[in-house]
Amino acid sequence: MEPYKLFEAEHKFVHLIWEHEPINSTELVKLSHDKLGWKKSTTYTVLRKLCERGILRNEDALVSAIVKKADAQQYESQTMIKKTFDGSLPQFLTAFLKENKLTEKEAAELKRIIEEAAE
Amino acid sequence: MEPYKLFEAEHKFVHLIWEHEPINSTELVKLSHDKLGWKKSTTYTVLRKLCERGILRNEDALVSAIVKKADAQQYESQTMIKKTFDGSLPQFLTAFLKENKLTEKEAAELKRIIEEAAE
DNA sequence: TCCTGAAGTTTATCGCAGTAAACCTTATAG
DNA sequence: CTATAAGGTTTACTGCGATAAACTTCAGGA
Repeated sequence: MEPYKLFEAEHKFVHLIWEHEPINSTELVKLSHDKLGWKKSTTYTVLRKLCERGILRNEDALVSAIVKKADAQQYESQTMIKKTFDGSLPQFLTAFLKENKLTEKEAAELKRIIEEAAE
Repeated sequence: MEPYKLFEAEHKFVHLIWEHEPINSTELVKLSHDKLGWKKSTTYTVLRKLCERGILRNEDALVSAIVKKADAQQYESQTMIKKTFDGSLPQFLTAFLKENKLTEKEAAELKRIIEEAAE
């Protein structure tokens, strides 16, 4: 399995952990119950699988992420653009902005981000 | 089911059709066999489901798309950004560009696209 | 009249993601 | 000692997406 590929349930779970890490595993069971409606065993099953894949770690009942949020996001955005937009960022942006107009301020911020990635 | 949501297999299939529409259904069976390795019945099963959901149409053995590519792309990009980036385009761009540097020319094109969406 | 190929449906199998019940082990408060 | 809670694992069911085998219907050529 590709390292960063997350299934839907895993995705929600990992996002939850990024928001709360490091977190005690019993706390995590409570949190998953509240936010995702999961039973204890579900939490531990998903947790273990993600640990086996090197995405999370659980040491002495303290859970944290090995894969950093930014890296996983990078992977996901890249994968999506490849799959849906032929790998073309301009094609993506065009599609996305078609129904999402920008304020001047937002536009300026985006342009700054682009300039920083240029050359 | 949300109208534009496509599963993996459907996704590939619809992309194939966008590239070839309008296309005779028997031709499509051949095409799906060549490009996706599908049997005839698989093609017809997937086709029918997508027709029922109003995404494709099959009239007198002529298959075409009801949902336009640009709209489906827009939906997908939006959904992904909501799910993975909290709905934030800047967050998305930052992540994507972290490992993807741009030439001056590409940067200029992106800025143009952004300016067109501002106003 | 029979055959063939186009066009499509009915019905099923199968693997996997999602979810959890039931069980286990160890530490420790009473 | 012993009941309880923390911190898990083992095992399994279930629904659904992916895929297809087998059947049906009908038009048109030999």
